[in-house]
Amino acid sequence: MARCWEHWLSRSNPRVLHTLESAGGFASAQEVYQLMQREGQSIGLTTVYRALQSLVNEKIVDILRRDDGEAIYRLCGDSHHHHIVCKGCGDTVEIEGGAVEKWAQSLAAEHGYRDVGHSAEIFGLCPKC
Amino acid sequence: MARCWEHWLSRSNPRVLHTLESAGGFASAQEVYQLMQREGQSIGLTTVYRALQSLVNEKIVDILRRDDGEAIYRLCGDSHHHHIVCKGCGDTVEIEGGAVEKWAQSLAAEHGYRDVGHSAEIFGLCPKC
DNA sequence: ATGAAAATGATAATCATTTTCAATTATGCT
DNA sequence: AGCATAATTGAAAATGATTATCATTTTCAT
Repeated sequence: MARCWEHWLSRSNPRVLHTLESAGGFASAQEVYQLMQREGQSIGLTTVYRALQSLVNEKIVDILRRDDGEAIYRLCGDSHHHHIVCKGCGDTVEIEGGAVEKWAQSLAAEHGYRDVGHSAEIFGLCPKC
Repeated sequence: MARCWEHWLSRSNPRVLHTLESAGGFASAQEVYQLMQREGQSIGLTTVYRALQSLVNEKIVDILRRDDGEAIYRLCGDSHHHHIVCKGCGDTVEIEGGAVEKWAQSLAAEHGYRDVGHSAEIFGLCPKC
């Protein structure tokens, strides 16, 4: 299988991507940077940010936000899902969001929006709380 | 990132809440602060942050994140609706979210969650951008 | 009126992210 | 190879939102 990203802007992208993969496909820029440091790789924080940004532009990774606003990068291809979060104990259930995807797509199209993404979370009290 | 704020009630809450309302029920802390300044109200940025945080704790407003990670506060009102936000110019379209309400309700019930709420936003590029 | 407790806000600290820019490295051309 | 030039890198500084500190002011019960 030939990969279609042969001509990346940065030579560091493969290294950053590999680290993101080995982190479980889900990490912040700072975390990727620290992982690479610990592995003894020589790279600057700036370059990590740039590599992740270009991977986002290439649509190879998604960018999301933690609750505190820190950006986390996720390998595309990981199944897109949402969460039910308990207001009491913080417990989280992962759920599929097929319905929401369609909802977001159709409404965005209806209003002429392109390049669409969305966020959706459910909050409530879990059975235990 | 530790957070020390606990919940307390503030006399500024009503003023901040009113400003958030007049902003269309959707604004960042910095925006609320600037609005109040322009209106000639005397208030500190710190107090705006604290007031918004306590309103969140009181479940009077929701907290969401812009694409750039900035926190935006939304009135949890009876007129529950969602938004399509343009990543380019920040323009916002209000939409009804009937489908999402049902999605949230049924999924939460399925997992035994009670007292359910949700957040959902759509991001994209508007026709002009 | 008095004092304790709550609230305020200026200021400084924090932290992720971006910008700057000089130095290094790759690439292409003759 | 040798040289020019563009691309890449990363340390350091800048930026900007948010949070912590703390001295001061306000509220309120007595």
